[in-house]
Amino acid sequence: MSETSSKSGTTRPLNFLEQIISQDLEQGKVDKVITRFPPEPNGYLHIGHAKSICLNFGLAEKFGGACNLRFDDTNPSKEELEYVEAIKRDVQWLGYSWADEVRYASSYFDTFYQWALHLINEGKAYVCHLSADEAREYRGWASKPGKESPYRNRTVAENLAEFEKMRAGEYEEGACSLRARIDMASPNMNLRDPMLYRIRKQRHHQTGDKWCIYPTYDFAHGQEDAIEGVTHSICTLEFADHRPLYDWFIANLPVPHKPTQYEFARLELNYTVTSKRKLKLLVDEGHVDGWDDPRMPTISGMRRRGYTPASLRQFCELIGVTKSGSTIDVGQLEYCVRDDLNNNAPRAMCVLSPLKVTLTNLPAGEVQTMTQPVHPNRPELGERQLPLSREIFIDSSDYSEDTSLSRKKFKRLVLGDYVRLRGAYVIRADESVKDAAGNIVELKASLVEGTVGENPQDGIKPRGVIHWVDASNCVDCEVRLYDRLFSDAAPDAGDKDFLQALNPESLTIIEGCKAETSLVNAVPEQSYQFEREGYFCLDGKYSSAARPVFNQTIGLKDNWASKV
RNA sequence: UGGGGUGUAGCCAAGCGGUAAGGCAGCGGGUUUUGAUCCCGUCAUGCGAAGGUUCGAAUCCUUCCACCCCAGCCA
Repeated sequence: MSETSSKSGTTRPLNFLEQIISQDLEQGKVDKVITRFPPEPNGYLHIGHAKSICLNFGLAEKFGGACNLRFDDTNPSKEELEYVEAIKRDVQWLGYSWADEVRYASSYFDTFYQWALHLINEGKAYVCHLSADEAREYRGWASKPGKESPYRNRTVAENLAEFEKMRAGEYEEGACSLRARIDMASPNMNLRDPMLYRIRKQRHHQTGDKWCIYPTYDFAHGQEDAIEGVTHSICTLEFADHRPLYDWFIANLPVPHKPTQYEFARLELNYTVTSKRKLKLLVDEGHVDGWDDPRMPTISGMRRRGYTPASLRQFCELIGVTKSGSTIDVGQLEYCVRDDLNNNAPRAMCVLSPLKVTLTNLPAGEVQTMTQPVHPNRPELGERQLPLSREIFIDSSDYSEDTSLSRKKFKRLVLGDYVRLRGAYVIRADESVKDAAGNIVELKASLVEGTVGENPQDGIKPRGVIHWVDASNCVDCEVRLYDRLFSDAAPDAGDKDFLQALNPESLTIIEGCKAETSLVNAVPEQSYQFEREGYFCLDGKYSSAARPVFNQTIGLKDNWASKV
């Protein structure tokens, strides 16, 4: 296998992990690929995690293996049950199923404890009473070797006794820790007697008060992989320095299986931050409306915004998997949603800034019914009915008093000229009605007979096509437009304060919008294309039957605005 | 500075000694009852730089440069 095919029928070359795996399979190094997605439940998942999810679950899927969902819950002071529930929901929503039950690092705590005893008995771990500050000093500097802890050469019996006191809660947090006895002079800082266990007198969301000592990431992760039979343990680049330590534990512990760690470059997106810490700050300080604010790059935020699982998966497929640190242009993500939504979203019309138009040659009380396909390129999706009567709404930006505007520059309505109402008649603007302040409050127009589904006779050429809704048969709604959350392409580069880069105009709420009646059936996560406006879906949080609220997922691509 | 990692177009990314895939963005044009979609065309004498090996180098060797990561009792 040297390339792989996707749903669209195109093929792409295998990425470096796929190459490794297919080689391992061919050479019989592994029989079945086991991967895992190992989030810490200390926040909501974001687009960066989506890349990891697609990678790990995708690899298992592609090679006929399995992928575990495993919570790396080794630090009770940052983790919460709310997060584990949200994470499960997000993974499922993306369309992946984990093998068997959800796993928890915490369910292996007994084994880790036994393994800690094993290392102590082998003379490879010791209880160290250096304070955090002292430990830092002893650790040395990059180019300066560390010093050995004065507790490093305690006897096995003494270490066993001290570790038991740690476990029994006889020491306060920070009083001591269990450390591996490796090499204080190693050029790799991770090998300078790394910590294995620390004291945390806190309740754990899974194990309750059973433990007051908790293993560190390093002393847990590889062993979790070993217990679960993970063959390819895939993590991000910053863990590459930990690999020698990962391997050291696997080599020095009686593990049932030997996993291998591989690293890939995490996803970075311009104009956004992907750091759970920073996203949590946005939530905690109220800069956004929760983890699922539609402007957030969280999976739940994007879901509420109208992104689809397919679009996120396509995005992850498109960006590739490598070891070179890269920042992807958000435009790439936007392309993926547009592509999916363009192909699949039913069309509808919604007028965001209503201007009343009276069709003077249509008798009051007469209601005609226009028929439009649900999707212009997919007749199998059926049709929808659009009532049309004497009074309709068009968008105020689709009419201009400036009659000197050329047909090429302004393909909309001007006095005396023609435009087509999408899916209905060609009309001509005859007269505008203004209030005392000079604002246009109404337009009088006339429709051209015989132009439904037909081009006008007598050489009339409409300037363009505009959307509309019937004034007496429509739904009042609110529309929320979004712009990027940050106006700086690299909001958190260097030592920048990312909060300073927050875009004050990232949310625009438009009330008094008029939508076609088919939209009363809208439900959250069902996307529509509001023709000529963009893609929208019902907001699950603020909508009510009396007042639907639609979130703009993304606008239509607009090649025109930049050229005029 | 010690260690680890990475440099191919504006952004991603193939390439694995035989003469620079593909996608996004951009640009030009065509179709169109959505200024959308769709379609066609265009877009690196160049692969971080300089030397070297070779008939032939993005691929091999040497030196140099730039950027990222590590010095939490976070993961």
